[in-house]
Amino acid sequence: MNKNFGETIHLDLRSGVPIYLQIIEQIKQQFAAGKLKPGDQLPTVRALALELRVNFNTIARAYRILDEAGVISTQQGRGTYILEMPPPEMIENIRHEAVEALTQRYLTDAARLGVSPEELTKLLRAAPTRQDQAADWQPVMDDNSNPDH
Amino acid sequence: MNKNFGETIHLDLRSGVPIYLQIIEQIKQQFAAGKLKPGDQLPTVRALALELRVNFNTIARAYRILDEAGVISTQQGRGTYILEMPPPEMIENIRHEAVEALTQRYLTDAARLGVSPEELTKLLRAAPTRQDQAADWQPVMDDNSNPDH
DNA sequence: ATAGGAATTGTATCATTGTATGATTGTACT
DNA sequence: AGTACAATCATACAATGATACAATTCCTAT
Repeated sequence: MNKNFGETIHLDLRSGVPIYLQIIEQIKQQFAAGKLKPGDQLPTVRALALELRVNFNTIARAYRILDEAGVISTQQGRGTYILEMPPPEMIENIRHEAVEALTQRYLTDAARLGVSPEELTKLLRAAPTRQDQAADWQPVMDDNSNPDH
Repeated sequence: MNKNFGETIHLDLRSGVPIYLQIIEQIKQQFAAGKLKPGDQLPTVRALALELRVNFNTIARAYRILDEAGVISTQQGRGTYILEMPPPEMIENIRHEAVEALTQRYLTDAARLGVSPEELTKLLRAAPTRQDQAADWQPVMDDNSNPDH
């Protein structure tokens, strides 16, 4: 099950952004980016809480909201899984949100470091483009493991 | 957590100096004197307010200002902690590396989402600038090091 | 194979923490 | 007195934490 999933979540306790929102955003991003696929099991609320050094209720809150948003399926006593058949129009939606959240966080993080948006655009152009590795993917709905029915 | 921290704060209500300023000064002094070390948890706003017999909003005000000054880190629902502050001569170094890492991660994440660097520059210009909140100095510390557990 | 209890999972509820906003108080200056 | 402003207080709220609970799975003794 995504052994060290926790390491892929990066919290900024000083950003002022609630922890549960940061978790929601990043899970959505990973889903939109294809790192999390339908059927994948997420860590238990307690396991992830332990890794992130946060109360497990905070994880549970993030999971509950993602569940209501139709991204994941939480099942008492069983675990939480990425939904098998997310509404197709939601995927593009989530993708947009993910990009926006990513940009927003990039901006605020950079601002905290004292870098202006203008400098950032320069940096972006200067930076070696790494599109090659991840460019094209399509949300694949394969049906292997099947948590819910 | 600094059991009787309140006893180390001495208020002079007749001095004409605002209470919140007296608290700020004394916390800064204790930090400079090494009595308060990075990672130390300060009393809650209510606990300290009780000890000092003042309104807890006054404590909150002092904490907020110390937070903006980069001395402490206040986290809703968690508590307030003395910040880890990087040595001044390292700041520039760290800052540079941090910005680069930030940019690199932004690019790869975005690429994973199927967004081209050209689009990103547009997004950056379009995005609502939130620089206001991120003030003047550069904390640059990672989160796991300080407050909790 | 199966009944039953332990272990593991998410849930519900309330306590504790800092935050936001506006009212009240006090002080200085006309 | 009246006005203006800063400091403090009161109240409601949002985020996180602690604890007890319910649903499911897993394992073991029979």
